[in-house]
Amino acid sequence: MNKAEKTKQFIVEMTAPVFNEKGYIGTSLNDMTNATGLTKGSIYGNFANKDEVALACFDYNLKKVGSIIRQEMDKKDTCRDKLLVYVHVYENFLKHPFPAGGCPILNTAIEADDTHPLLKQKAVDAILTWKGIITGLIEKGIAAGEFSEEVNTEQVALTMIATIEGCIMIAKLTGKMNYRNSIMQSVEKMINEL
Amino acid sequence: MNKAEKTKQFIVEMTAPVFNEKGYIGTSLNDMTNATGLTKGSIYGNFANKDEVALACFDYNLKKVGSIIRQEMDKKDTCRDKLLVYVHVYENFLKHPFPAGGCPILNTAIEADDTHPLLKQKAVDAILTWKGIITGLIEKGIAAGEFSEEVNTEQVALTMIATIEGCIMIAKLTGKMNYRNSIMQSVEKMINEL
DNA sequence: TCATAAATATACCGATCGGTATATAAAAAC
DNA sequence: GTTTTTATATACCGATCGGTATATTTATGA
Repeated sequence: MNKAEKTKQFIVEMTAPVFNEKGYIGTSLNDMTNATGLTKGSIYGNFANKDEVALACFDYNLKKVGSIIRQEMDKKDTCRDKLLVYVHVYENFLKHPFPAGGCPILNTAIEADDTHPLLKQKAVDAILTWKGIITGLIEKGIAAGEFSEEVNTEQVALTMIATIEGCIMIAKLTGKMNYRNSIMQSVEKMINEL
Repeated sequence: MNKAEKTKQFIVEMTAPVFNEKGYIGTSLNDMTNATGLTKGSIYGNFANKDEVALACFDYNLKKVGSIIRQEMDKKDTCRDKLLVYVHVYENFLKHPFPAGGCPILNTAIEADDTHPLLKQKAVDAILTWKGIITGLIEKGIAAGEFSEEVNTEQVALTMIATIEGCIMIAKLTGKMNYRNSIMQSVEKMINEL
Protein backbone atom coordinates (compact mmCIF):
# COMPACT_ATOMS: atom_id res chain seq x y z
CA MET A 1 0.00 0.00 0.00
CA ASN A 2 1.68 3.20 -1.21
CA LYS A 3 1.21 6.66 0.23
CA ALA A 4 -1.82 7.55 -1.84
CA GLU A 5 -3.61 4.35 -0.96
CA LYS A 6 -2.84 4.88 2.71
CA THR A 7 -4.18 8.42 2.58
CA LYS A 8 -7.28 7.25 0.78
CA GLN A 9 -7.88 4.69 3.49
CA PHE A 10 -7.18 7.30 6.15
CA ILE A 11 -9.68 9.74 4.64
CA VAL A 12 -12.36 7.06 4.55
CA GLU A 13 -11.73 5.97 8.12
CA MET A 14 -11.93 9.51 9.45
CA THR A 15 -14.92 10.72 7.43
CA ALA A 16 -17.02 7.53 7.52
CA PRO A 17 -18.49 8.28 10.97
CA VAL A 18 -19.26 11.84 9.90
CA PHE A 19 -21.18 10.69 6.83
CA ASN A 20 -23.05 8.13 8.94
CA GLU A 21 -24.07 10.76 11.47
CA LYS A 22 -24.73 13.82 9.33
CA GLY A 23 -25.70 12.14 6.09
CA TYR A 24 -24.50 12.78 2.56
CA ILE A 25 -25.87 16.30 2.12
CA GLY A 26 -25.21 17.18 5.73
CA THR A 27 -21.51 16.43 5.43
CA SER A 28 -19.59 19.30 3.85
CA LEU A 29 -16.07 19.35 2.46
CA ASN A 30 -15.27 21.45 5.49
CA ASP A 31 -16.41 18.61 7.75
CA MET A 32 -14.15 16.31 5.78
CA THR A 33 -11.10 18.52 6.14
CA ASN A 34 -11.83 18.93 9.85
CA ALA A 35 -12.19 15.19 10.36
CA THR A 36 -8.98 14.37 8.53
CA GLY A 37 -6.81 17.39 9.23
CA LEU A 38 -6.10 17.44 5.49
CA THR A 39 -6.97 20.13 2.98
CA LYS A 40 -9.41 20.10 0.11
CA GLY A 41 -6.59 19.72 -2.36
CA SER A 42 -5.33 16.65 -0.58
CA ILE A 43 -8.75 15.01 -0.45
CA TYR A 44 -9.53 15.81 -4.06
CA GLY A 45 -6.15 14.50 -5.12
CA ASN A 46 -7.28 11.11 -3.86
CA PHE A 47 -10.98 11.20 -4.74
CA ALA A 48 -12.73 12.62 -7.77
CA ASN A 49 -15.55 14.22 -5.81
CA LYS A 50 -17.69 14.06 -2.70
CA ASP A 51 -19.72 11.20 -4.14
CA GLU A 52 -16.71 8.94 -4.38
CA VAL A 53 -15.79 9.56 -0.76
CA ALA A 54 -19.37 8.99 0.40
CA LEU A 55 -19.68 5.72 -1.50
CA ALA A 56 -16.36 4.49 -0.12
CA CYS A 57 -17.46 5.48 3.38
CA PHE A 58 -20.70 3.54 3.03
CA ASP A 59 -18.74 0.46 2.00
CA TYR A 60 -16.41 0.96 4.94
CA ASN A 61 -19.22 1.33 7.48
CA LEU A 62 -21.10 -1.62 6.05
CA LYS A 63 -18.00 -3.81 6.12
CA LYS A 64 -17.46 -2.84 9.74
CA VAL A 65 -20.89 -4.15 10.72
CA GLY A 66 -20.55 -7.22 8.52
CA SER A 67 -17.24 -8.24 10.01
CA ILE A 68 -18.59 -7.97 13.56
CA ILE A 69 -21.50 -10.24 12.67
CA ARG A 70 -19.33 -12.70 10.74
CA GLN A 71 -16.80 -12.88 13.54
CA GLU A 72 -19.45 -13.68 16.13
CA MET A 73 -21.18 -16.18 13.86
CA ASP A 74 -17.94 -18.10 13.38
CA LYS A 75 -17.95 -18.81 17.10
CA LYS A 76 -21.33 -20.55 16.85
CA ASP A 77 -22.08 -24.01 15.55
CA THR A 78 -25.84 -24.27 15.00
CA CYS A 79 -27.85 -22.20 12.57
CA ARG A 80 -30.10 -21.05 15.38
CA ASP A 81 -27.15 -19.75 17.36
CA LYS A 82 -25.81 -18.06 14.27
CA LEU A 83 -29.13 -16.29 13.74
CA LEU A 84 -29.20 -15.31 17.39
CA VAL A 85 -25.92 -13.48 16.83
CA TYR A 86 -27.95 -10.59 15.38
CA VAL A 87 -29.89 -10.34 18.63
CA HIS A 88 -26.87 -10.46 20.86
CA VAL A 89 -24.73 -8.11 18.80
CA TYR A 90 -27.41 -5.44 18.63
CA GLU A 91 -28.33 -5.90 22.26
CA ASN A 92 -24.70 -5.35 23.25
CA PHE A 93 -23.66 -3.19 20.35
CA LEU A 94 -21.70 -0.93 22.68
CA LYS A 95 -19.25 -3.76 23.26
CA HIS A 96 -18.51 -3.95 19.55
CA PRO A 97 -16.76 -1.44 17.28
CA PHE A 98 -20.05 -0.34 15.78
CA PRO A 99 -20.04 2.62 13.36
CA ALA A 100 -20.91 5.92 15.01
CA GLY A 101 -24.31 7.13 13.87
CA GLY A 102 -26.05 3.77 13.86
CA CYS A 103 -26.83 1.37 11.03
CA PRO A 104 -25.37 2.68 7.75
CA ILE A 105 -27.95 0.78 5.71
CA LEU A 106 -30.82 2.43 7.53
CA ASN A 107 -29.28 5.90 7.47
CA THR A 108 -28.42 5.66 3.79
CA ALA A 109 -31.76 4.13 2.82
CA ILE A 110 -33.75 6.92 4.42
CA GLU A 111 -31.68 9.80 3.05
CA ALA A 112 -30.89 8.43 -0.38
CA ASP A 113 -34.09 6.77 -1.49
CA ASP A 114 -35.51 10.00 -2.84
CA THR A 115 -32.31 11.88 -3.52
CA HIS A 116 -29.20 9.86 -4.38
CA PRO A 117 -29.51 6.90 -6.80
CA LEU A 118 -25.95 5.60 -6.34
CA LEU A 119 -26.15 5.49 -2.56
CA LYS A 120 -29.66 4.12 -2.76
CA GLN A 121 -28.46 1.23 -4.93
CA LYS A 122 -25.76 0.41 -2.40
CA ALA A 123 -28.37 0.29 0.35
CA VAL A 124 -30.59 -1.94 -1.80
CA ASP A 125 -27.73 -4.33 -2.44
CA ALA A 126 -26.89 -4.42 1.26
CA ILE A 127 -30.46 -5.32 2.20
CA LEU A 128 -30.66 -8.04 -0.45
CA THR A 129 -27.33 -9.49 0.64
CA TRP A 130 -28.44 -9.48 4.26
CA LYS A 131 -31.69 -11.19 3.31
CA GLY A 132 -29.68 -13.79 1.41
CA ILE A 133 -27.50 -14.51 4.43
CA ILE A 134 -30.50 -15.05 6.70
CA THR A 135 -32.49 -17.18 4.24
CA GLY A 136 -29.34 -19.21 3.61
CA LEU A 137 -28.94 -19.86 7.33
CA ILE A 138 -32.59 -20.84 7.71
CA GLU A 139 -32.47 -23.19 4.73
CA LYS A 140 -29.33 -24.77 6.08
CA GLY A 141 -31.04 -25.12 9.44
CA ILE A 142 -34.04 -26.79 7.85
CA ALA A 143 -31.77 -29.21 6.00
CA ALA A 144 -30.00 -29.98 9.27
CA GLY A 145 -33.30 -30.66 11.00
CA GLU A 146 -32.91 -27.65 13.28
CA PHE A 147 -35.94 -25.77 12.01
CA SER A 148 -39.40 -26.79 10.85
CA GLU A 149 -39.82 -27.32 7.14
CA GLU A 150 -42.90 -25.13 7.12
CA VAL A 151 -40.91 -21.96 7.73
CA ASN A 152 -41.38 -19.22 5.15
CA THR A 153 -37.70 -18.35 4.90
CA GLU A 154 -38.04 -15.09 3.01
CA GLN A 155 -40.80 -13.82 5.26
CA VAL A 156 -38.78 -14.55 8.38
CA ALA A 157 -35.67 -12.94 6.92
CA LEU A 158 -37.49 -9.76 5.89
CA THR A 159 -39.33 -9.52 9.19
CA MET A 160 -36.13 -9.98 11.13
CA ILE A 161 -34.41 -7.25 9.16
CA ALA A 162 -37.35 -4.89 9.44
CA THR A 163 -37.66 -5.40 13.19
CA ILE A 164 -33.94 -4.98 13.82
CA GLU A 165 -33.77 -1.80 11.75
CA GLY A 166 -36.87 -0.40 13.40
CA CYS A 167 -35.35 -1.29 16.74
CA ILE A 168 -32.17 0.60 15.95
CA MET A 169 -34.16 3.65 14.95
CA ILE A 170 -36.32 3.62 18.08
CA ALA A 171 -33.46 2.89 20.48
CA LYS A 172 -31.20 5.55 18.99
CA LEU A 173 -34.01 8.09 18.87
CA THR A 174 -35.37 7.63 22.38
CA GLY A 175 -32.10 6.61 24.02
CA LYS A 176 -33.92 3.91 25.96
CA MET A 177 -31.90 0.73 26.37
CA ASN A 178 -34.88 -1.24 27.62
CA TYR A 179 -36.77 -0.45 24.41
CA ARG A 180 -33.93 -2.00 22.48
CA ASN A 181 -33.84 -5.08 24.69
CA SER A 182 -37.60 -5.46 24.58
CA ILE A 183 -37.75 -5.48 20.80
CA MET A 184 -34.72 -7.71 20.48
CA GLN A 185 -36.43 -10.18 22.81
CA SER A 186 -39.21 -10.42 20.24
CA VAL A 187 -36.69 -11.20 17.53
CA GLU A 188 -35.12 -13.82 19.78
CA LYS A 189 -38.51 -15.40 20.34
CA MET A 190 -39.11 -15.42 16.61
CA ILE A 191 -35.86 -17.25 15.98
CA ASN A 192 -36.49 -19.75 18.77
CA GLU A 193 -39.88 -20.58 17.28
CA LEU A 194 -38.46 -21.57 13.90
CA MET B 1 -58.80 32.22 9.10
CA ASN B 2 -57.36 35.47 7.75
CA LYS B 3 -55.03 35.86 4.80
CA ALA B 4 -51.83 35.34 6.72
CA GLU B 5 -53.09 32.16 8.35
CA LYS B 6 -54.27 30.87 5.00
CA THR B 7 -50.87 31.55 3.44
CA LYS B 8 -49.12 29.90 6.36
CA GLN B 9 -51.27 26.82 5.88
CA PHE B 10 -50.65 26.94 2.13
CA ILE B 11 -46.87 27.10 2.60
CA VAL B 12 -46.94 24.13 4.94
CA GLU B 13 -49.11 22.07 2.62
CA MET B 14 -46.88 22.70 -0.37
CA THR B 15 -43.52 22.29 1.33
CA ALA B 16 -44.39 19.38 3.66
CA PRO B 17 -43.85 16.72 0.96
CA VAL B 18 -40.53 18.32 -0.02
CA PHE B 19 -39.24 18.22 3.55
CA ASN B 20 -40.39 14.62 3.89
CA GLU B 21 -38.57 13.59 0.71
CA LYS B 22 -35.42 15.68 0.82
CA GLY B 23 -35.04 16.10 4.54
CA TYR B 24 -34.40 19.23 6.57
CA ILE B 25 -30.92 20.04 5.30
CA GLY B 26 -31.74 18.83 1.80
CA THR B 27 -34.62 21.27 1.45
CA SER B 28 -33.46 24.76 0.51
CA LEU B 29 -35.34 28.03 0.58
CA ASN B 30 -35.25 27.78 -3.18
CA ASP B 31 -37.11 24.48 -2.99
CA MET B 32 -39.65 26.19 -0.79
CA THR B 33 -40.23 29.08 -3.17
CA ASN B 34 -40.50 26.63 -6.08
CA ALA B 35 -43.01 24.47 -4.23
CA THR B 36 -45.19 27.40 -3.23
CA GLY B 37 -44.71 29.84 -6.09
CA LEU B 38 -44.09 32.47 -3.42
CA THR B 39 -40.95 34.46 -2.78
CA LYS B 40 -38.57 34.36 0.13
CA GLY B 41 -39.99 37.58 1.48
CA SER B 42 -43.45 36.13 1.51
CA ILE B 43 -42.40 32.96 3.27
CA TYR B 44 -40.31 34.81 5.83
CA GLY B 45 -43.15 37.20 6.45
CA ASN B 46 -45.12 34.23 7.74
CA PHE B 47 -42.36 32.18 9.38
CA ALA B 48 -39.37 33.29 11.40
CA ASN B 49 -36.95 30.88 9.77
CA LYS B 50 -36.52 27.54 8.04
CA ASP B 51 -36.78 25.71 11.34
CA GLU B 52 -40.27 26.99 11.99
CA VAL B 53 -41.45 25.83 8.57
CA ALA B 54 -39.82 22.43 8.98
CA LEU B 55 -41.37 21.87 12.39
CA ALA B 56 -44.80 22.88 11.10
CA CYS B 57 -44.35 20.54 8.15
CA PHE B 58 -43.50 17.64 10.42
CA ASP B 59 -46.65 18.27 12.43
CA TYR B 60 -48.65 18.45 9.23
CA ASN B 61 -47.25 15.19 7.83
CA LEU B 62 -47.69 13.42 11.14
CA LYS B 63 -51.25 14.60 11.47
CA LYS B 64 -51.96 13.34 7.97
CA VAL B 65 -50.88 9.81 8.91
CA GLY B 66 -52.65 9.99 12.25
CA SER B 67 -55.95 11.02 10.77
CA ILE B 68 -55.86 8.18 8.24
CA ILE B 69 -55.28 5.66 11.03
CA ARG B 70 -57.90 7.20 13.31
CA GLN B 71 -60.46 7.33 10.54
CA GLU B 72 -60.00 3.64 9.73
CA MET B 73 -60.00 2.66 13.40
CA ASP B 74 -63.33 4.36 13.94
CA LYS B 75 -64.84 1.93 11.47
CA LYS B 76 -63.77 -1.04 13.59
CA ASP B 77 -65.34 -2.32 16.79
CA THR B 78 -62.91 -4.76 18.41
CA CYS B 79 -59.47 -3.89 19.67
CA ARG B 80 -57.96 -6.58 17.47
CA ASP B 81 -59.54 -5.09 14.38
CA LYS B 82 -58.38 -1.64 15.43
CA LEU B 83 -54.81 -2.91 15.77
CA LEU B 84 -55.08 -4.60 12.39
CA VAL B 85 -55.81 -1.20 10.87
CA TYR B 86 -52.05 -0.54 10.92
CA VAL B 87 -51.50 -3.65 8.82
CA HIS B 88 -54.20 -2.85 6.31
CA VAL B 89 -53.38 0.83 5.97
CA TYR B 90 -49.69 0.20 5.32
CA GLU B 91 -50.44 -2.72 3.02
CA ASN B 92 -52.69 -0.49 0.94
CA PHE B 93 -51.07 2.83 1.67
CA LEU B 94 -51.44 3.85 -1.98
CA LYS B 95 -55.19 4.01 -1.49
CA HIS B 96 -54.78 6.54 1.30
CA PRO B 97 -53.54 10.15 1.14
CA PHE B 98 -50.18 9.16 2.59
CA PRO B 99 -47.45 11.82 2.77
CA ALA B 100 -45.03 11.69 -0.15
CA GLY B 101 -41.63 10.50 1.00
CA GLY B 102 -42.84 7.83 3.41
CA CYS B 103 -43.22 7.86 7.17
CA PRO B 104 -42.35 11.30 8.56
CA ILE B 105 -41.40 9.84 11.94
CA LEU B 106 -38.87 7.51 10.40
CA ASN B 107 -37.44 10.12 8.04
CA THR B 108 -37.15 12.70 10.78
CA ALA B 109 -35.75 10.26 13.32
CA ILE B 110 -32.94 9.17 11.05
CA GLU B 111 -31.91 12.61 9.90
CA ALA B 112 -32.41 14.54 13.10
CA ASP B 113 -31.18 12.20 15.81
CA ASP B 114 -27.59 13.38 15.40
CA THR B 115 -28.19 16.81 13.96
CA HIS B 116 -31.41 18.62 14.92
CA PRO B 117 -32.60 18.50 18.56
CA LEU B 118 -35.98 20.16 17.96
CA LEU B 119 -36.99 17.83 15.15
CA LYS B 120 -35.58 14.90 17.07
CA GLN B 121 -37.78 15.73 20.04
CA LYS B 122 -40.84 15.83 17.81
CA ALA B 123 -39.97 12.38 16.49
CA VAL B 124 -39.48 11.08 20.03
CA ASP B 125 -42.85 12.43 21.09
CA ALA B 126 -44.49 10.87 18.05
CA ILE B 127 -43.04 7.44 18.82
CA LEU B 128 -44.08 7.64 22.46
CA THR B 129 -47.59 8.73 21.53
CA TRP B 130 -47.84 5.90 19.03
CA LYS B 131 -46.64 3.42 21.63
CA GLY B 132 -49.26 4.79 24.03
CA ILE B 133 -52.05 4.29 21.52
CA ILE B 134 -51.08 0.67 20.89
CA THR B 135 -50.57 -0.25 24.54
CA GLY B 136 -53.88 1.44 25.30
CA LEU B 137 -55.64 -0.68 22.71
CA ILE B 138 -54.03 -3.88 23.97
CA GLU B 139 -54.93 -3.11 27.58
CA LYS B 140 -58.47 -2.36 26.56
CA GLY B 141 -58.52 -5.62 24.63
CA ILE B 142 -57.29 -7.53 27.65
CA ALA B 143 -59.96 -5.94 29.83
CA ALA B 144 -62.58 -6.88 27.24
CA GLY B 145 -61.36 -10.47 27.19
CA GLU B 146 -60.15 -10.19 23.61
CA PHE B 147 -56.47 -10.78 24.37
CA SER B 148 -54.60 -12.98 26.82
CA GLU B 149 -53.67 -11.40 30.12
CA GLU B 150 -50.10 -12.60 29.74
CA VAL B 151 -49.37 -10.19 26.91
CA ASN B 152 -46.42 -7.86 27.48
CA THR B 153 -48.17 -4.78 26.16
CA GLU B 154 -45.13 -2.54 25.87
CA GLN B 155 -43.05 -5.20 24.17
CA VAL B 156 -45.77 -5.88 21.62
CA ALA B 157 -46.27 -2.18 20.97
CA LEU B 158 -42.57 -1.49 20.46
CA THR B 159 -42.10 -4.55 18.28
CA MET B 160 -45.08 -3.61 16.14
CA ILE B 161 -43.75 -0.10 15.63
CA ALA B 162 -40.24 -1.32 14.89
CA THR B 163 -41.43 -3.88 12.37
CA ILE B 164 -43.75 -1.46 10.62
CA GLU B 165 -41.07 1.22 10.35
CA GLY B 166 -38.51 -1.29 9.13
CA CYS B 167 -41.07 -2.52 6.65
CA ILE B 168 -41.62 0.97 5.30
CA MET B 169 -37.89 1.46 4.88
CA ILE B 170 -37.36 -1.86 3.07
CA ALA B 171 -40.41 -1.53 0.83
CA LYS B 172 -39.63 2.05 -0.17
CA LEU B 173 -35.97 1.25 -0.73
CA THR B 174 -36.37 -1.89 -2.80
CA GLY B 175 -39.66 -0.98 -4.40
CA LYS B 176 -40.90 -4.53 -3.85
CA MET B 177 -44.58 -4.70 -2.93
CA ASN B 178 -44.35 -8.36 -1.95
CA TYR B 179 -41.68 -7.52 0.62
CA ARG B 180 -44.09 -5.08 2.20
CA ASN B 181 -46.91 -7.62 2.20
CA SER B 182 -44.68 -10.35 3.55
CA ILE B 183 -43.54 -8.31 6.55
CA MET B 184 -47.02 -6.98 7.21
CA GLN B 185 -48.28 -10.55 7.29
CA SER B 186 -45.89 -11.15 10.19
CA VAL B 187 -47.34 -8.17 12.02
CA GLU B 188 -50.82 -9.47 11.35
CA LYS B 189 -49.86 -12.85 12.76
CA MET B 190 -48.43 -11.16 15.81
CA ILE B 191 -51.69 -9.31 16.45
CA ASN B 192 -53.79 -12.41 15.88
CA GLU B 193 -51.75 -14.31 18.45
CA LEU B 194 -52.43 -11.81 21.23
C1' DT C 1 22.53 13.32 -5.27
C1' DC C 2 19.69 14.91 -8.35
C1' DA C 3 15.87 14.76 -11.52
C1' DT C 4 11.19 13.36 -11.77
C1' DA C 5 6.90 12.21 -10.33
C1' DA C 6 3.46 11.97 -6.87
C1' DA C 7 1.04 14.01 -3.07
C1' DT C 8 -0.51 17.91 -0.54
C1' DA C 9 -1.46 22.92 0.31
C1' DT C 10 -2.92 27.51 -1.16
C1' DA C 11 -5.83 30.52 -3.23
C1' DC C 12 -9.44 31.11 -5.82
C1' DC C 13 -13.96 30.14 -8.80
C1' DG C 14 -19.11 30.78 -9.55
C1' DA C 15 -23.21 29.16 -7.37
C1' DT C 16 -26.09 28.63 -3.71
C1' DC C 17 -26.89 28.77 1.13
C1' DG C 18 -30.13 31.00 4.93
C1' DG C 19 -31.56 35.37 6.04
C1' DT C 20 -32.93 40.52 5.86
C1' DA C 21 -33.87 45.58 4.78
C1' DT C 22 -36.70 47.92 2.09
C1' DA C 23 -39.97 48.86 -1.45
C1' DT C 24 -44.43 47.73 -3.41
C1' DA C 25 -48.95 45.84 -3.49
C1' DA C 26 -53.09 44.21 -1.37
C1' DA C 27 -56.47 44.02 2.58
C1' DA C 28 -58.73 45.88 6.40
C1' DA C 29 -60.39 49.65 9.16
C1' DC C 30 -62.59 53.80 9.38
C1' DG D 1 -62.82 56.47 -0.55
C1' DT D 2 -59.02 57.26 2.07
C1' DT D 3 -55.88 55.87 5.51
C1' DT D 4 -53.49 52.47 7.86
C1' DT D 5 -52.05 48.08 8.51
C1' DT D 6 -50.75 43.71 6.67
C1' DA D 7 -48.81 40.84 3.27
C1' DT D 8 -45.79 40.02 -0.59
C1' DA D 9 -41.92 41.07 -3.80
C1' DT D 10 -37.35 42.85 -4.92
C1' DA D 11 -32.75 43.30 -4.22
C1' DC D 12 -29.20 42.48 -1.57
C1' DC D 13 -26.07 40.59 2.52
C1' DG D 14 -22.04 37.69 4.18
C1' DA D 15 -21.07 32.86 4.57
C1' DT D 16 -20.60 28.52 2.84
C1' DC D 17 -21.28 25.24 -0.75
C1' DG D 18 -18.64 21.78 -4.06
C1' DG D 19 -14.95 22.03 -7.01
C1' DT D 20 -10.40 23.40 -9.42
C1' DA D 21 -5.97 25.52 -11.18
C1' DT D 22 -1.71 26.14 -9.61
C1' DA D 23 2.03 26.34 -6.41
C1' DT D 24 4.67 23.88 -3.04
C1' DT D 25 6.20 20.12 -0.64
C1' DT D 26 7.31 15.26 -0.17
C1' DA D 27 8.51 10.80 -1.77
C1' DT D 28 10.70 7.89 -5.38
C1' DG D 29 13.97 6.02 -8.88
C1' DA D 30 18.11 6.51 -11.47
